[in-house]
Amino acid sequence: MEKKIVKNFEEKLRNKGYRNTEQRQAVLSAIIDNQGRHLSTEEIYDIVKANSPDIGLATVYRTLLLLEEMNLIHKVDFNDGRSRYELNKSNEEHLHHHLVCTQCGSIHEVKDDLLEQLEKQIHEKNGFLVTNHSVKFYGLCSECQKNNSQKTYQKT
Amino acid sequence: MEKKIVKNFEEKLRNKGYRNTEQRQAVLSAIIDNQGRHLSTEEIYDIVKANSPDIGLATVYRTLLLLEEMNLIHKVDFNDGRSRYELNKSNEEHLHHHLVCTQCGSIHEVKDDLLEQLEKQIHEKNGFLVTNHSVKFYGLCSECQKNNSQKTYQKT
DNA sequence: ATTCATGCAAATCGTTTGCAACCCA
DNA sequence: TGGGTTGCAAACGATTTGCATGAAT
Repeated sequence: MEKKIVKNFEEKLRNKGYRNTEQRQAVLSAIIDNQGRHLSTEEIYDIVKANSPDIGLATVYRTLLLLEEMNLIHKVDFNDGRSRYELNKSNEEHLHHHLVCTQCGSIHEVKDDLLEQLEKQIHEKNGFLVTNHSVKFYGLCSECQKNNSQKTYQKT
Repeated sequence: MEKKIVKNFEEKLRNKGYRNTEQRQAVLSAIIDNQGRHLSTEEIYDIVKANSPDIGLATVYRTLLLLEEMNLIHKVDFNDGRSRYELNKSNEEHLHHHLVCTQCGSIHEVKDDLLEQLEKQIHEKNGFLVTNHSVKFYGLCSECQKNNSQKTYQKT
């Protein structure tokens, strides 16, 4: 499936008259190889630099913009002051939300499709045509809940 | 109802040994007086400066952090590169989502409570305790949809 | 009087941009 | 060859911070 993404990328580059460079391939590969990790730009930069030490941070920024424009990735924001990116899945399975632990910062994903009907409602009632959504739940992961109850014991 | 918020604020300040200053009152008032406008820090600064020209931008930033810590406001992010803030409503009615138009940037609000059951499911299945959520729908507002179909005609 | 809060300016951090060198098509 | 692409460094914009002054308790 990763090869499909790469092919798609190369094709879209050609269509727009853009060039298929090593750096662009490397950035896309880094994201594909780390699915589910929600890498920040700097993290992607570090990964790519391991194999291509000469790449510049600006190139990574520019490539991410390009990949976003081509709908291959999208930005996710976890309020930590930096942009993170996620590979776009094929339409059928793109419905997942993020659980952000406000204590340890861990991110978990949940699959769900309750949102579809909600989006229909929104179109009917508000005339607003939904093309994308961002859903995040903040709270405590099970790990932190455990730790917290332990701490209560230790305090005595 | 605004007075309730202000009382609440003053009480929380005292509880924590913080001080009730003119600047803090002014920032909170600006937010209360502009509910639904999703003001950015700079916009709040400009509003407050109209009556208190000597206030510093840093004070506004610090006060917003304080108000957030006290759970009186929360941050909303519309991907425009700046933080915006919204007053926290009482628990019963805090469920509304944002419709962000990707063309004109307008923000509409939708009331909804479909999320409650979803949050229960999440707790049961994932052991994650949801305390807050952020839900945004991106797409085209009715206005822009209209304009777009007009443009199609004009192109001929 | 003490200690917290303020305003200002400088510092910081993520991101963008100008430009000369570079390299894919 | 020529125009998109790169790396570097400088520029940028939002936010934070250090510090001396000022004000609330």
